[in-house]
Amino acid sequence: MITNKNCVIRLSRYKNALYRLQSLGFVRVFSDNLADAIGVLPSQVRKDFSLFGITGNKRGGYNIDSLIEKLNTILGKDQLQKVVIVGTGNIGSALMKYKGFEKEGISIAACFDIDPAKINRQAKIPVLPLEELKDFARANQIKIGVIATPDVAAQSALEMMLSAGIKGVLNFAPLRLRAPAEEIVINNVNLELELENVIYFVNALDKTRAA
Amino acid sequence: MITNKNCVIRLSRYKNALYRLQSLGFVRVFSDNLADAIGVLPSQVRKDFSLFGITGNKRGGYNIDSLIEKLNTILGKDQLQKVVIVGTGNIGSALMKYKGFEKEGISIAACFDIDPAKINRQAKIPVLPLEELKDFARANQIKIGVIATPDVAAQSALEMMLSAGIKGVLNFAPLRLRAPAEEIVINNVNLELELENVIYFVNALDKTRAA
DNA sequence: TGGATATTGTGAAATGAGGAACATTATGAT
DNA sequence: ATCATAATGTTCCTCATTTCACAATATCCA
Ligand SMILES: NC(=O)c1ccc[n+]([C@@H]2O[C@H](COP(=O)([O-])OP(=O)(O)OC[C@H]3O[C@@H](n4cnc5c(N)ncnc54)[C@H](O)[C@@H]3O)[C@@H](O)[C@H]2O)c1
Ligand SMILES: NC(=O)c1ccc[n+]([C@@H]2O[C@H](COP(=O)([O-])OP(=O)(O)OC[C@H]3O[C@@H](n4cnc5c(N)ncnc54)[C@H](O)[C@@H]3O)[C@@H](O)[C@H]2O)c1
Repeated sequence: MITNKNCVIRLSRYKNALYRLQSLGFVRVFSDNLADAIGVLPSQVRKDFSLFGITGNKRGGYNIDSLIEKLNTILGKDQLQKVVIVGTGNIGSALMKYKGFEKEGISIAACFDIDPAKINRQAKIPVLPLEELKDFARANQIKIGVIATPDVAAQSALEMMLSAGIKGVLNFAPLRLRAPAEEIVINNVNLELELENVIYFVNALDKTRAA
Repeated sequence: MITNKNCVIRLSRYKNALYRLQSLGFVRVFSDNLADAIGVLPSQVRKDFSLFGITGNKRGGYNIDSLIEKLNTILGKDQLQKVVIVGTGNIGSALMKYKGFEKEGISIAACFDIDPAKINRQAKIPVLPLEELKDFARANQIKIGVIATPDVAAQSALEMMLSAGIKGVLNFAPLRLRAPAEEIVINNVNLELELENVIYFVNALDKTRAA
């Protein structure tokens, strides 16, 4: 199994580039084109495909339609992916309102919160009390969850997800969640860290230039 | 100059862990403790510090207060960092409303949008017309910007930022921005990709287990 | 005070990802 | 039909980052 996250992220980028090419009427694509599109070298593209057993035609490149299909299968996008969000605050509702997920085959099935004021069963994406997470996730076979609670609530949210059978989590809370790695995949997005990182490099470049 | 992004991100994580330890009343810390806290090996911690010229005491570990101070200086947090946000939609306003930046020394000075309905000069964090970005950023010496516009508007937002003297950008739009690397630092956050990545690993683990 | 020990700091080794190179082969032209 | 050529697929190499290992040394305790 491939464990290199960057490699998988590149697959997603190839896929996005391929959709653009497809919509422009292209039928075939070469490793050079994809490399340009996502900013890597052609050999990287071929190596990535090779790793996942994707082959093209020597001198003929890759057929865009079948390449998209293969990538989608690898990325698990051949079936609708249902997601739940725990924590319907700033980030949670930003995700909930985002239109872009639908066309990517990602469907937000429901949100959960402990704040009674947030509950709304009638909304297109319902906001339900946290207690209902387990039953809902099991009933709807949800495999993927998003944690968008305050940091102090994140670990307990994770544990509820674990017991609800959720297998993958995107976590926005700025702390390291503890869980058995064999049981659940955790991807962290820490926006403060990302900003801090930009700040560091801006300052560091400044200092370098000054010296 | 250190160009390793992961290394800088670890510095931020050490810093966060140190604040927690400090608030618990600890005075000294060992590389083991920090390693546990952020999930790396102790030798990694020592090497990271060594790279940035941070030294501790053999057998005595590191003094938490002075370590925090050194990390903050390295990370550019010894001075308030003013940030502007372009695009005041779902993500932009989630960031705007987030309380956590303030205590990290990050201040959102203003937001910008092309939608007249979004403009609000009276708010604590004002939302201004996009045309005012350049003057505002120059007048307030803003170095850091966030792009939270739709993808089609992101490149032009970046170019406005460039001409406004902004040196670092956190970009949420799912595309590759073009800019001279020596003039501006760009950090991309692509939430769709992050979710897709979780989905991939969940499926991949499933298949591995099945086989 | 002195010896035992825990912990740092760093040079060396291992790992792993990315890039270069090239042999292979499908395509198209003559 | 044959040849020239363009593009793949894979091997090998390079480089960066991580991990190991240990000598150096500050601290603690007897
Ligand atoms: N908003 C941002 O821009 C931003 C930036 C950086 C980090 N973050 C992190 O993202 C997370 C979410 O941030 P936010 O700004 O959306 O927070 P928020 O306070 O706006 O929303 C949190 C939501 O979680 C709910 N909640 C609290 N405890 C809960 C629990 N135990 N179970 C379920 N729901 C619970 C609250 O009722 C609230 O609706 C936080 O951990 C924050 O540190 C956010
Ligand atoms: N919201 C999410 O959860 C989410 C998830 C994945 C990716 N993204 C990406 O993040 C970006 C922002 O997403 P969003 O959901 O906040 O979008 P949004 O549509 O809610 O907000 C975009 C805002 O940008 C403003 N805008 C449009 N053109 C502009 C311009 N030229 N200059 C300044 N402002 C302009 C709009 O008026 C609007 O207020 C998008 O690129 C989106 O693809 C968002």
